[in-house]
Amino acid sequence: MRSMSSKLSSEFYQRNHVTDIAKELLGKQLVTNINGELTGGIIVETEAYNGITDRASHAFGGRLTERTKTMYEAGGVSYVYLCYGIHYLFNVVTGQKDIPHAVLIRGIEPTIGVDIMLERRNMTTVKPTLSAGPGVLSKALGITKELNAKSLLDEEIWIEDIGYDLAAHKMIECERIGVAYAKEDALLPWRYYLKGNRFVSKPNNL
DNA sequence: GTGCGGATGAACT
DNA sequence: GTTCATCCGCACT
Repeated sequence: MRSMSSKLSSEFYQRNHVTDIAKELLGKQLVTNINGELTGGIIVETEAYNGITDRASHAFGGRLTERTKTMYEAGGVSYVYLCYGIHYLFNVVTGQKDIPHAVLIRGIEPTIGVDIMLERRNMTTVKPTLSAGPGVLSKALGITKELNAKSLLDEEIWIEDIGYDLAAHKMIECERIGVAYAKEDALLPWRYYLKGNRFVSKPNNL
C-alpha cells in the first residue's frame, strides 16, 4: 500500500468558484477502475468552464439538453462527451445543483497501471503522447460515455489527494485551447498547468 | 429530417 | 503547417 491518499469529498467539488477548483485539481490523482483494471495519473493540466455566462461552455446561455444535463448535477460527478466524433473528453462537474460548472482534465502524468494504459493506447513505451491531451488521456484510462454522470465518490472513477507537493511547481494560467468560437471569452485565462511537465498537452513558452 | 461543425489527435507535406 | 478521420449534438426547416 502506498502512502496515505484520500478521495476528494463532495464538499471539495460543491464549492462555488470553478476556477479555484480547477487550480486545486492540479497535483491530484485521477483513478479509474474499469472491470478491475486500475489505472491513473497525476492531473497536470485543467480548464475551467464557468456556468451559463461562459461562451465556451456547452451550457452557455442556460442550454439544457440530453447531453448537457449532466453539467447541472451537483458537483462531484463526471461529464464525459464525444468530441469530433472520435475522442471522449472527461470533465469534473463542480458547484451546486442546477449551476453548470465543469473542469476539463487535459493532461495526466501516468502513475497507476501504466502497462494497461500503454496497451489501451497501442504503445510500448511511456511518452507524452500516452496521456497529454484530453482525448488520449481518456483512452489511456478507459473512459468512454459509459462513465458519463458517474459519482466521483464511487468505485469506478474518482480523484484523490496523494499529498503531491504543488509548492515545488510553478502553475501557469493562460487562455484555453480550442475555444476560438467563444469570441471574447476565448481570451479568459482559465487554463492551468504545471510548468515544465511533459504531460501538458501543448508546448507553451510561458 | 437535414446540415453544420466541434473543449482533438495523428499522419501527412 | 495542413489535412482529415468520424460521429452525434444541436439548431433550424
